[in-house]
Amino acid sequence: MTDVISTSRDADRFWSRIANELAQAIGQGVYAPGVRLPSEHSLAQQFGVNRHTIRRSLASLVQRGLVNASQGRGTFVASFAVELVLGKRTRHRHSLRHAGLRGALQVLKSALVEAGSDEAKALCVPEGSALLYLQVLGEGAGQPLHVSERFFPLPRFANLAQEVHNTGSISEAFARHGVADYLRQESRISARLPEKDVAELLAQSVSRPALLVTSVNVDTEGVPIEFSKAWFAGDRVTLTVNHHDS
Amino acid sequence: MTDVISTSRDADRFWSRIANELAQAIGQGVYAPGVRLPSEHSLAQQFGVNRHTIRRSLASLVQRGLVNASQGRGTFVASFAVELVLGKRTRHRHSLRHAGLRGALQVLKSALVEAGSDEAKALCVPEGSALLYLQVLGEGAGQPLHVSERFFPLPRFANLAQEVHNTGSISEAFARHGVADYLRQESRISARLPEKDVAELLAQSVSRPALLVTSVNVDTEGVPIEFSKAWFAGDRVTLTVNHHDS
DNA sequence: CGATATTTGTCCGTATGTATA
DNA sequence: GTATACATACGGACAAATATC
Repeated sequence: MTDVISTSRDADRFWSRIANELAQAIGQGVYAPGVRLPSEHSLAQQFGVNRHTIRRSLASLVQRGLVNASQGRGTFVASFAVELVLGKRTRHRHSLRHAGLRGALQVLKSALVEAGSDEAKALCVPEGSALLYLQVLGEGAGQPLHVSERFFPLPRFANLAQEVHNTGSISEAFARHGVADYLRQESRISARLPEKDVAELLAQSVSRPALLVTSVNVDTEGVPIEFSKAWFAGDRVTLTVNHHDS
Repeated sequence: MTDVISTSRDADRFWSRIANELAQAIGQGVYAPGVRLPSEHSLAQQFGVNRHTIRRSLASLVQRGLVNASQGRGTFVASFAVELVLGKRTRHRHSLRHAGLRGALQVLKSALVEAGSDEAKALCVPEGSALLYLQVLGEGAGQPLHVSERFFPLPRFANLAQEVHNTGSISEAFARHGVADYLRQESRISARLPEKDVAELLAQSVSRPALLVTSVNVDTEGVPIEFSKAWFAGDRVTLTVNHHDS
């Protein structure tokens, strides 16, 4: 007898079936964003399978970005999406305001470094030149949106770190250094999976894509004033490139 | 005695160590692109661990896009990276030529469709208007680089599909429809994990990031002539946005 | 074509380590 | 310190897809 094997053909594998069932439950809000899922042990009992089978299902959900697992704490449901504008005059604040959000920049690290080949080329300075290095976290809607490494030529922007810290804004800090206006020269965009450290700062899984944007800002004279490598949380951010510009 | 636990602190976990070792071997060409890795059983013996530990390592490599596993056949090493320019005047051919590559467009599907809300808004036509729909695959270096869905307003570009097919170029097809020049208005870029069908067309894993670029092209009069959603293979493509433009 | 071996995929069971509450 | 929960690793068994003879 060609018996009914499964009501729908989504039976597939146990772990896959369970993953889909959990994903659906999450989608329907049975498990809301931020909520802890039942423990692996408990899920294993619920579904009547081995704990490893549940682990396989959860691994799939982590990979799909639906949940984040944290050793010793539990497995939690994830979230969101924000649109940022990338143009000649990109300002973090303005982008966010445009998206109806408030946000600020936070200086995570500040240091004096020597220019490597990439930085030197971008900023048009000799290799080994002294640069100001900032690691900056950008937030919006209470969530990290991007984390960036920024390099500034040094005699000129010696006190920038403090200003960024005080004002929570790069453009404002520039303004206080006499740079009232500046332009973005070029942006290189790629989709990458973030390293663990970046992923943690972005509060996203290492298996979720991020946008890596490297860019150079120049002052109105065309002199490079900043080279940056910024990681954007792919799940929460869409970049919009304005070609005719504003 | 505080004995030496490991020569370097990269010991981490076995599976991670093994994964990195294999990744390095792949990077050094010990295992060249396309080559089959030793079987899990064999690797387990080589590294003196359980097969499941090797499987965990290989899962990591698959996830990182370094290898592809195929049931019954084996696990094979993967490949590449190309840079494409995104500007006011984006032309697939020119981008590739810039990257030192030759490539052509291939029309996968062609159909008449009604404008959905997105397409209608982008092309400034009423919803339900007749549009030409093309699914196009872009290749370079013998590999798929992007796959796109493109919508064209219809009375105007009735014969475009044939022209694209003949010339292997959108811009050339436009030219033959009397559009000698056109501009890109805006591009929205996000990092996404591709669906299975897109991933297959791009010949990449569903767990590897892709760049989704939606954009509108307008003719010199500012009339929208094309709305497109293009998926770029994240592992092989970097987009460069030229803000001052050429 | 069929039979068999190989190779990856799934699942169960157990034990131990490690981070957190 | 204790309990909980996730992480790693080992072991075995069988299924499914493929390759080979």
